Amino acid sequence: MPELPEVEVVRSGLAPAVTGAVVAAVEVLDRRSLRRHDAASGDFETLLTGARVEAAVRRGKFLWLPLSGDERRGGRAVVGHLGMSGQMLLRTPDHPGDDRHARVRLHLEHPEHGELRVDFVDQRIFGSLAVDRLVPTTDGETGGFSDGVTGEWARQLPSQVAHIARDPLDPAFSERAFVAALAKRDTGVKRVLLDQGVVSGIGNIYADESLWAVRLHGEHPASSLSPRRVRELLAAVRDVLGKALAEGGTSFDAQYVNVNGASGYFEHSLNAYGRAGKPCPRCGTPMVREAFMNRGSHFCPRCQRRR
DNA sequence: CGAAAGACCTGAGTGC
DNA sequence: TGCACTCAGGTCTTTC
Repeated sequence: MPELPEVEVVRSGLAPAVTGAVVAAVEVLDRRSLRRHDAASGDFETLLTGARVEAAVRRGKFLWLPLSGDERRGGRAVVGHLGMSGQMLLRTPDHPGDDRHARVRLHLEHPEHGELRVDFVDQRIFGSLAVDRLVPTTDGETGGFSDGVTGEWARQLPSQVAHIARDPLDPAFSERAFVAALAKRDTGVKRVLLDQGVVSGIGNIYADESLWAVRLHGEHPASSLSPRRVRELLAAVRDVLGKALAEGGTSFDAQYVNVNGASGYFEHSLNAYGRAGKPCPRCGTPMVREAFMNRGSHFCPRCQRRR
């Protein structure tokens, strides 16, 4: 459920608190949350303890904190993915540690803000944290979004994020490459929107919202769309993501929250997702939910014809 | 190589 | 009350 807007809310909340802080201690409460950490590169806690956080960067739904310190830590980052239910909660050191789903706790020491804690809380453990090495971007542009912070890590990204495409809000995102990618895909357009190797940051909610906005059925063959239609779709994606970000993201329950534990408001602005049986905001026809890739697709059977 | 299916997880909700 | 089942879903791995 955390898609680009929700992850960006977390990144922007984390950035001012953690940038410049030193990791004083690391507590791993559930090692399953380190699934994506390559133990061959070193122990997670050892690599992280003593390192200094240089920034908070995001590409699509991936979030990372470039590290500095001695030789072992420079050129690395702690990279996080929220999965379905992950949260990064900023807390004071004396906050009770009784969170049932707290998996990892980072104890930080900030030169100005003093001691603070980042709790990685994740009910379903689809999310993860890892210390990974940074690699240069292939196009020489910045690795991801980070409030315009510059430095040696600006044109780098974690090795495990290297195969993830840029997101539609990234200035270096290539519209031309996106049009070309859709043209050669032999599958439905929704599947391509969800393919993080083609365009990142979009999940089930914003895919359904974007397709509704341009009256496209998700099973419409991607390769049959004209370049003009693809650009319309991309504009809709950007519009939906931007509006959701402005409203602090979408949340249906307490699963998705910002670094202070608060929920966003975009749920009230949804036109398609989760609205099965309710009237289409455009034409009044009852919306439909269909099974799709072990989840649901929500659309208007009148506005969004299958081909 | 690309497309699709399966695995990974927990907890809320539903039907019997 | 309790048990079996379904649903939620992002990404990595496996299969074809």
